[in-house]
Amino acid sequence: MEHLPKYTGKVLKTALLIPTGYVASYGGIAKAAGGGARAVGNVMASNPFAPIVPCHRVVCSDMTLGGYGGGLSLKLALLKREARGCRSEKEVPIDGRKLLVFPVETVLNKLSKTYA
DNA sequence: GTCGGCACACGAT
DNA sequence: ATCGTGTGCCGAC
Repeated sequence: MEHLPKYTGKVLKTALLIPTGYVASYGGIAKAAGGGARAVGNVMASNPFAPIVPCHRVVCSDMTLGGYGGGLSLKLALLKREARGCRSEKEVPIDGRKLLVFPVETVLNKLSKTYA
C-alpha cells in the first residue's frame, strides 16, 4: 500500500471504507477519491489487494455488478451474504468528501429486475 | 529518462 | 451509441 501510486492507494482506501451490507458505485468512489470512474475501475481491475479490498462491494452507478475478477457469480453471492436489509442509501464521510453508498438490497433488487 | 499511445470491472451526454 | 474521464503500463525517442 505504501509503495503504491498515490491515486491507487486513495481508491483502495476508499473502497475499504465501504461498510458491510452496502455497495458503492465506481462514480461515487471516483467522486470521493477524485479522478474518473474508469480510473477507479482500472485500479480495481489491477488492484494488488484483490482478496483484501472488498471490490465486490463496488458496482456500476447503473446498479449492475460491473465486473469481478473472481466471477460475477461469486460477487453476487458475497453481496447476498452481506445483505443486512437496509433500504436507504447512506453517505460515508471520506477525507472531507462523502461517499454515497447503496444498500446491497438495492443492487439485488435491480439485478432481479434486470435478470427477469 | 521522458514523451506518447493503448487499455480499463465506468459515467455522462 | 459516442465521447469524456484519470491512471497504469509498454514502446518509441
